[in-house]
Amino acid sequence: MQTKHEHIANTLTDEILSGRYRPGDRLPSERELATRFHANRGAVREAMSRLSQLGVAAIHPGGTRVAPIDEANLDIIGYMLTAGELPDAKLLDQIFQVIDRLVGMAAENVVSEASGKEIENIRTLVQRLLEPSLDGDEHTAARVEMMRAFMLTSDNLVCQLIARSLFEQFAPSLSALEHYVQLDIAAFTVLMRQLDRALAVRDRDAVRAVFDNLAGLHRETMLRAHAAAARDAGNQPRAALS
Amino acid sequence: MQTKHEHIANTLTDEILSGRYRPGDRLPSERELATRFHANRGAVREAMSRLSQLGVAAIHPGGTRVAPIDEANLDIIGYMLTAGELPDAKLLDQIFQVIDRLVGMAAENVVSEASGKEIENIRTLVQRLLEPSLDGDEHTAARVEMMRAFMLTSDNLVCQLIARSLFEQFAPSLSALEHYVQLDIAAFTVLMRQLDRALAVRDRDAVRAVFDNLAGLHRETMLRAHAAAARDAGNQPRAALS
DNA sequence: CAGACCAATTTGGTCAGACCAGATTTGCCG
DNA sequence: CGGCAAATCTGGTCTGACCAAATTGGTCTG
Repeated sequence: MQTKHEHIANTLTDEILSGRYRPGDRLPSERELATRFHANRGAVREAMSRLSQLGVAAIHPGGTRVAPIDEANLDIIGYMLTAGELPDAKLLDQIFQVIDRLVGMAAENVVSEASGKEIENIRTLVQRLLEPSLDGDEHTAARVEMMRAFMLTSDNLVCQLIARSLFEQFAPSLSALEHYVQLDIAAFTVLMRQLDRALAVRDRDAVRAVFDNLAGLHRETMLRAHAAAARDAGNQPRAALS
Repeated sequence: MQTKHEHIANTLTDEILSGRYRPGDRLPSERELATRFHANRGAVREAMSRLSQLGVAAIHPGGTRVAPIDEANLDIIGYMLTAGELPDAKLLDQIFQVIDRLVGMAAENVVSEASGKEIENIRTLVQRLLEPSLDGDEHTAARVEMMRAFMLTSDNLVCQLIARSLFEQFAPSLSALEHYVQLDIAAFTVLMRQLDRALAVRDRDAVRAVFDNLAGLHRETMLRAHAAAARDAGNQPRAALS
């Protein structure tokens, strides 16, 4: 059970994201919301404070208004992902694009700056992905762990913050999607072999090439997911992002 | 003048970031904080709510604790940047690294997917950067506008959210830094010329090369800034990010 | 009739004091 | 010393109130 102000904040966020309140609209006053949610105004205020920090609402004395989506905080991604029963393949594709870039950057930094021991640790994780005994969920978890290791080793705080936030928000959707469309494990394995070799000799260009290809692999997977969702009668793909 | 709960939240955030409260420590109770800030507990609770969403504090019934920095929200970057009188060059370098990657990604997407009209609009911005009549601040503003245009045209919401957040937080520090160390305008101009040409013929690889070089240029600038700050007796570079 | 101006109302920001459920601490007892 | 129950503390919620700023509506003026 979530606390009352969390519930209010989540409900309002979902309503804003679903278009019930549109950007520029005035939100009901705190007193009205308190009545509607059978809550105290203090609880409503805490919820509004959350909306404000999420960036979906702008609070001014005299009235609160809904903010445009593209001025929101990174954290709305989680809400957008969980809005439908099946995550939006287009959004997931965009997340992968960003993550792949950032992990690629982290990996390049690791190759040129990390200690031998750190490289060894990461290679252990990469080699684990080559084991054929891993089942689907284990493989997904190992992939995430490998990417996370690059981020943490890279010594770029900004990169870490973004990646952690995105991972946290899309991890649930990811495993949900994995039962729907699978990554091409064969192609992935080839890339991991290349990655392991590139790490061993600290070949920065090779690392970059691997992550470029990985990004391509993810895009292709997401494209298939999008097509599969579109084909599925009951699960229509969610509306486009704009 | 900021509101009371904003002031409390900012003060506590600064104290946590400055190490007065360390990760894992218990924060004073809401009642104690209310006394300390001569505020009502409601105001303190709104401030605590902000800390929680910022990710610098974890609120549990029974007590609130300080969270590790790397579990925070992207928004702490702004606080870290304004903590000293001169922004931390190392952090600024990391921000540039991330932004350059993301803008590069956006630019590649633009080249392969945007309409002719959109490309034209961006080229106008790029060409503006070639005018020698721009003074320092105008040039900085034009650079930011150019990068922003790529992000907005790229149709990747995640990328937009991150970039907007980072731009917003580091823009003030950027202009402060510009009076301290200048970007190599000559080298930058060469890159913009290449970018303009690459956009004209939609050469994705060339665009990528330009942003790779731009990243290198930024790194070099930040390295100089770091060195300059270190040389400066009175303005010691802030502590490393651990 | 259009536009400037003022008053009533509404809205967010803050405050005081209170109660509850769960976590923490305390202290007693075996 | 270890274990268990009571006292205390903490966060979550509520009622009801006041202030300043913003919004709103109507009036007055040109």
